[in-house]
Amino acid sequence: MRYSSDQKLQTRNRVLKAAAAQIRTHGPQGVGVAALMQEVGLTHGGFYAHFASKDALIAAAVKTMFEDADAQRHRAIENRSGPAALGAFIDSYLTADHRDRPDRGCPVACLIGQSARLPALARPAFDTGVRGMVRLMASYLPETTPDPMALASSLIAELAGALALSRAVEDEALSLRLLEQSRLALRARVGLASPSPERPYHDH
Amino acid sequence: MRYSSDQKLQTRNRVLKAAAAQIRTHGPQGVGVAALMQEVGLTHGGFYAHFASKDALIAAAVKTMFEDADAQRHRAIENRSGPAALGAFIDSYLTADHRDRPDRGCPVACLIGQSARLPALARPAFDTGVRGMVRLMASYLPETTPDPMALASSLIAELAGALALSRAVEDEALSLRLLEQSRLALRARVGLASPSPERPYHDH
DNA sequence: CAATTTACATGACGATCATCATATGAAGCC
DNA sequence: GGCTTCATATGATGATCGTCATGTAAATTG
Repeated sequence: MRYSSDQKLQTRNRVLKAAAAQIRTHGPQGVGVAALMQEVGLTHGGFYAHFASKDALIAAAVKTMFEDADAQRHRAIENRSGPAALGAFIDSYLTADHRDRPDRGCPVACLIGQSARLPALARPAFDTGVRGMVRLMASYLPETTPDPMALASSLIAELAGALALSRAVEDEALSLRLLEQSRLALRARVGLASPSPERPYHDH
Repeated sequence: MRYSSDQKLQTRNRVLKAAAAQIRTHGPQGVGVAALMQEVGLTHGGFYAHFASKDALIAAAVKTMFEDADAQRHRAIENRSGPAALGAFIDSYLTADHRDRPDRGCPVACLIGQSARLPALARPAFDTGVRGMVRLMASYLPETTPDPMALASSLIAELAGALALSRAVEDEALSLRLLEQSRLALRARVGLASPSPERPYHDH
């Protein structure tokens, strides 16, 4: 059949969106072309009209993940500035809600530990995304910070590490403790003494 | 043929050792029974004489990983005590050497981000391992620390997060920066102001 | 209205995988 | 010295996977 002019692009975007979700929950190896297409309501045959290979899909999906994450970060920060913005971001990041919804969560926390599994095509997109996140956090650090990029990358290691670790452990109490204690530690590290109540990472 | 009395146990241990290495480099999904047995010099057939299933193997392998890691941690700490012990551990952990040899490295850093991929059988072993690592680090914190377990779990999130992240990025300069800046930040967080030179994680 | 285009479907390929049934063959036991 | 035992080998099973060749049908174009 013939379709509306931008039908193909829309389908491609739906596949991309579904892939970005599935990769974050099941890992790059965990997504199958057939299952992915079925989720979009299609069959596996048309896939290669949109992507050259599964690896190319993953590379494109990683890129869209980081674009979405960037938008989410700005929504969490709202119109705050300085350390207050950082605090809002930290509080929204280290929550049980974010932990339980990796499919729309931070790609850094999801793809950490997929080092060897990420296809070579997707690596540059990941690097770019990490760099962008470091820059964003550095820009909100107190102006007195001697080396903002240095502190920012250390903060991101703990942020993503704590979230990924809270997902990996089975015991709910241990998981919550990991989240909460890194949240408090991170707030203190950026100069925010008193904790504020948790806010969900996603607001939709 | 008939074999020496403990032949089967020795073979089982060799399979376990090889599995522990392969799981850390390629993830639980990345190891195949046939390839694993071939590495030990056997064929795939005998596998089920040693393990009930691949999942059972992974569970057992995770357990041995943490046992090895515990021994390595004590070797890195040597006979130091207090924050000096922590500093030695941090310095040995966040090195390019440790980054490049996940097969004999910290299981927490390797299995972070495998949350959904780890078979249910292996989850308890992982939790136990994480708890053990938290306890160990807490025991070396300065006595003035108000909540040693809280700080320890925050430190481990950054330790494992920084190492995993340094493995996931492609750019060597970015990777080294992530390691070094978390190393300095962690040393400062446990009260060690001046950095000491890196020491390799493995000493064999 | 007929021809062409094209997004997607059907179906098949070879490869890889976990698992298991069965064979092998040598060492210990009688 | 033949019989039994048992650690490992051979080979097959069905399932799943990425990839691609080919078919189909409808909307645009003339």
